[in-house]
Amino acid sequence: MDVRALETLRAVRSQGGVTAAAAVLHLTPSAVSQQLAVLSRDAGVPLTERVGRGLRLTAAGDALADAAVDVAVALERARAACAAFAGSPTGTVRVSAFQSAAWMLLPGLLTRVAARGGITVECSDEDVAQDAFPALTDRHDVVVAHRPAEADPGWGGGVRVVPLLREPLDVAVPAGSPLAGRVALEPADVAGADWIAVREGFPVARVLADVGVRTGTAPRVVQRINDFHVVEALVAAGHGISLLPRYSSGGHPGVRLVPLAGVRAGRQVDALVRPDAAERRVVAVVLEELVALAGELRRG
Amino acid sequence: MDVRALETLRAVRSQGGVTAAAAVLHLTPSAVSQQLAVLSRDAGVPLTERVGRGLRLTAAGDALADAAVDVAVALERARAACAAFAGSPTGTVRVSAFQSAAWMLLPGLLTRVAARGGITVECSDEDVAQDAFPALTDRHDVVVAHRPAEADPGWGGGVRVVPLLREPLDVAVPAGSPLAGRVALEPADVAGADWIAVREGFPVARVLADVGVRTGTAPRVVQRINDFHVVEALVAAGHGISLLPRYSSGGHPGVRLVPLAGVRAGRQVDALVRPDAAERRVVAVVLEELVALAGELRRG
DNA sequence: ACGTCCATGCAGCGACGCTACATCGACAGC
DNA sequence: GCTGTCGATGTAGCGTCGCTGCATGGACGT
Repeated sequence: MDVRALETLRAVRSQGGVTAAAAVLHLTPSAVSQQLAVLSRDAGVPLTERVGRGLRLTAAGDALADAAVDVAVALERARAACAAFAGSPTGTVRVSAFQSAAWMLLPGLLTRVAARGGITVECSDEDVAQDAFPALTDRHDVVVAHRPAEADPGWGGGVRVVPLLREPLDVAVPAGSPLAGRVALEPADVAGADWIAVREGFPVARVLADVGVRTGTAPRVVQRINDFHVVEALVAAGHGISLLPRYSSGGHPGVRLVPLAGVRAGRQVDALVRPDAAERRVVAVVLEELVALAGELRRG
Repeated sequence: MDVRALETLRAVRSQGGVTAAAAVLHLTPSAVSQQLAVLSRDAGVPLTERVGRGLRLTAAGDALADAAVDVAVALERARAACAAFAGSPTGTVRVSAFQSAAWMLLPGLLTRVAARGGITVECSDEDVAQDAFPALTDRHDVVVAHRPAEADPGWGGGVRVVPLLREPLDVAVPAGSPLAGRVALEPADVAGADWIAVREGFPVARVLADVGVRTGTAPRVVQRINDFHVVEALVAAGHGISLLPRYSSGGHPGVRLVPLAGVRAGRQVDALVRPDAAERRVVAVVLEELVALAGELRRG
């Protein structure tokens, strides 16, 4: 029973297919398929079953994939066991963040980590639909993800979750607008407005819908834009108003952020790590710095 | 970091050398040496150091070997995870026992296990010095071992211990001897006798020495024989008396077993299993039967 | 019905790990 | 002292295992 094959099985589950798993493992689909065949042969039970043109894990496959995580964790602990004798943690950590978190956190993270020395952080920005965040942990050691702060089931898929900060969502209005001078806005104030929202399925989309429920009228979404800097430019130009996170936006001079009263609107920013990656000392160090940095932002 | 290399490291520790480890792993010493070299290269620290013409593990190597056990356990759990879907436990279990336990337990164990069906038990009898019992778990799944019941440090070396039974040690005397009629013997009764003991370093050797301490005179050992059936023959022929376990000896018509009063003399019979082997369902089943059988013997 | 996508079989090649043998150092015996 | 033995470690050569590349077959959408 090969550990590489177990890792492959785990990847097939989290990526949802042979081809996708092959991509994150830097292999061809054929190799993945062969590994699965060998694995299920010496497991004695079929681990996958065809469904449509793809496949999914059987109950046995699912159980084995769960066990595979424990194997990976044990192996990583083994590495850590002698890394402890090798001196201070060193290596490279791959960090991914969605755009606004990248803007807010990555510069500070890089300077903080650089101060410790010996650790390389490879950053990248990936913004995906909410369901897809856990699967990113196959490509990155730390994935900064976000979700609605209220009434959210959280992250599935066996990832370790480290909360970073809860960020209120404010209403972004043009600086010249009559709403710009208010200290707070009620849902009724913005009931009939034109909205600029994020694309469907993306984390904060549901928050705007929830606000709509309070006023009784569904918000009229005129644009769907994911990049908050673009949204700010649109708001400043009077093309609509938007819900924007308080800490990671608001740089545009033509935009004012006004708190929304009467509704708890916020997004939760979390760091997601695979359990085995979490065992790596370097990863733990980077996570530590990330948490500390988020704490500073919340207070400052 | 290869799991086979980790397993090899563990074997080198428990066997105390490259050559011995190679033997239990069915490899050449060269292969073992190469695996260690690769392992310590990508661990970044030396895992072994030469001492005399052999070697021993460094602190890092020891830590890594500990971690290797957890890896093996996790892997075995993975196997068990899908074996649960494959139906009732099947396979072969290698059981080793020292001679008297083999005589006492193995026949019953084989019939009990055969009654369940599907499980093959490969028996062998190995009687070694007390220190050497844990290392036997590298060659066998279940090792039935014994040690003095009182004042014994127990088994080292990271094996899982399952107690089977505590067996009193009685004094074996010739049937014609004046001592044969007694219901119990005091240490003073046998102070000046000629003794037939086991070889030095073997588990029950220390018990006889302890009895000597009570009488103030060291027992005079005239023969050292490990096989209890041979001992009985010698006792029956009048060549000396001996301390023999109550349940697993006494078949010889010319020998009487008389309890020893005033001293707690006994041996503890344990089953030793490697933590990873203990995860195998078949092994667990065989152990279960072994424990049940030992319980019957104690009561019956 | 056709094109596309996805998983899977098969041939061929490369790489890795093993065996066999030689070497070197350490201990015991004469 | 030297010699013989044992134990660990390098080196050459070979076998095997797993990967790539390509072809096949089934499933969905147009």
